[in-house]
Amino acid sequence: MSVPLHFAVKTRLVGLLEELGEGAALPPERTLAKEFGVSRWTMRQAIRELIADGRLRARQGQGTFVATPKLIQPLALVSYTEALRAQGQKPGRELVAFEEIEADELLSEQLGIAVGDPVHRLERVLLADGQPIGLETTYMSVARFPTLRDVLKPEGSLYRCLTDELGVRFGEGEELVETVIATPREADLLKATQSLPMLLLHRTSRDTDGRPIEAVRSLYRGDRVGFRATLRP
Amino acid sequence: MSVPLHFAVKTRLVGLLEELGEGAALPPERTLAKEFGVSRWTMRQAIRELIADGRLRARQGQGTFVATPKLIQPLALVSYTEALRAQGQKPGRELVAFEEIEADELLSEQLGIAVGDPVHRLERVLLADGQPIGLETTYMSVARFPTLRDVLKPEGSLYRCLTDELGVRFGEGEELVETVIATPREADLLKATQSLPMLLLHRTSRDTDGRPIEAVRSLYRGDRVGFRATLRP
DNA sequence: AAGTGGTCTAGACCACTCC
DNA sequence: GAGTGGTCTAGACCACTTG
Repeated sequence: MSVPLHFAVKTRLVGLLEELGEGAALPPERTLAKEFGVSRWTMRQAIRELIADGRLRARQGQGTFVATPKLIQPLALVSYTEALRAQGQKPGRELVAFEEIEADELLSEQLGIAVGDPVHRLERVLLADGQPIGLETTYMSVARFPTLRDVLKPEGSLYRCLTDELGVRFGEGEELVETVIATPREADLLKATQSLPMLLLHRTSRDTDGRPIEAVRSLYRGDRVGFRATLRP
Repeated sequence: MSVPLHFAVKTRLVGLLEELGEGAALPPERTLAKEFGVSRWTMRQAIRELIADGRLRARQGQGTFVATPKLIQPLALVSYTEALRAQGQKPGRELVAFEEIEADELLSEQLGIAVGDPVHRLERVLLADGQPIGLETTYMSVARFPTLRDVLKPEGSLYRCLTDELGVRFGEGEELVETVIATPREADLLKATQSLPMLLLHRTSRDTDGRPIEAVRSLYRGDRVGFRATLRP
């Protein structure tokens, strides 16, 4: 065999997906495996890849369904709320944690403070039309933003809060993008299948005076989200 | 069991990796599985995730090794050659195909030409220190760049050729980023493990007059490469 | 020839959802 | 309870690299 069997199965499945519409249910894995004459493992490998590609969605106890196309988010210093509305999606957030921690070496460098200084740690699940698409963890200096806990509504826009209430003016920022496999905790919070590739973004942003504002770690579901950047020469 | 067994194994393996240095060989899968008291499948699942995370590299017939950190490439309209040199890596390219095709609907729209018009299709493997890290497919209008085949050296920089020899001045561009699973053909060209997550970039760029220059599909090894973007408000 | 990772099978049990 | 996807086992054979 020249190509792996599970890839041939994947190719045949793509044809099946396109016949069925978006949202349609696939036959059960065991049935498909029998029909295709392969083991359940091989069938699952093919399905697993189609899930990672964003073509299928699996729900335990329910079945496997043809997925809707990925959302495209802007890679820019803009509000998540506005970006989602621009795509006709209803934005939402779920608070996971809002606590105070001590800066480690990396955070102290990113935020321009000393090791051990107090840091806000805000962890929220990002929702699009009620579906989790990302897990965002924001770190900000408590010394610089002492009133953050009082003025930020946990489900509200952090960017709007910073610009409107705290008078912050965003300057330049830097974003790193890579793929990783989510931990079980992260996959659970995102209601995503385990061991599937995610997009990990690391952002640091500064105000117009060059002072650090925030360090953000955002984990987005690789099967549901892509990003768009505008390039300048 | 609260977390999957393969995740507990993964966590223990991370500790082992850190004891061994970069480039060190791991014990064989079968040995590790026996030592950890798990099946080979479970061990492979853990190893597979560490490979996707860029922590391990597997070479068939040789063994599994602790990987070097990911390369960070700029997400900008800059030469691949210069970007790699800036990181102390030796850039290289391997020609896979350089042919003329007819524009389909998508290409005609991206390149501002009619469906069926001739299009250059240039497919090259991008190398860093001799290792494949990406597969780049560039589409350009033959009518606009009729001499491209004559002036471009297959292993040379396309950007340098365009700017220096053909007088092209790059204006704005747009880049889309997402994760996908490579096809077996793509994985082979990248000498990568099958079924591992990749970073897929789609770029369209225009000159300073707003005329389309190129449409590019770049598939980068998700285990070896990350990207950095500069954000402006 | 031996040893490595890569693919595949058959089958078991668990976790979850719906009836 | 029945049916679904999720995890895990034991074992087989293939493909590749090295001695």
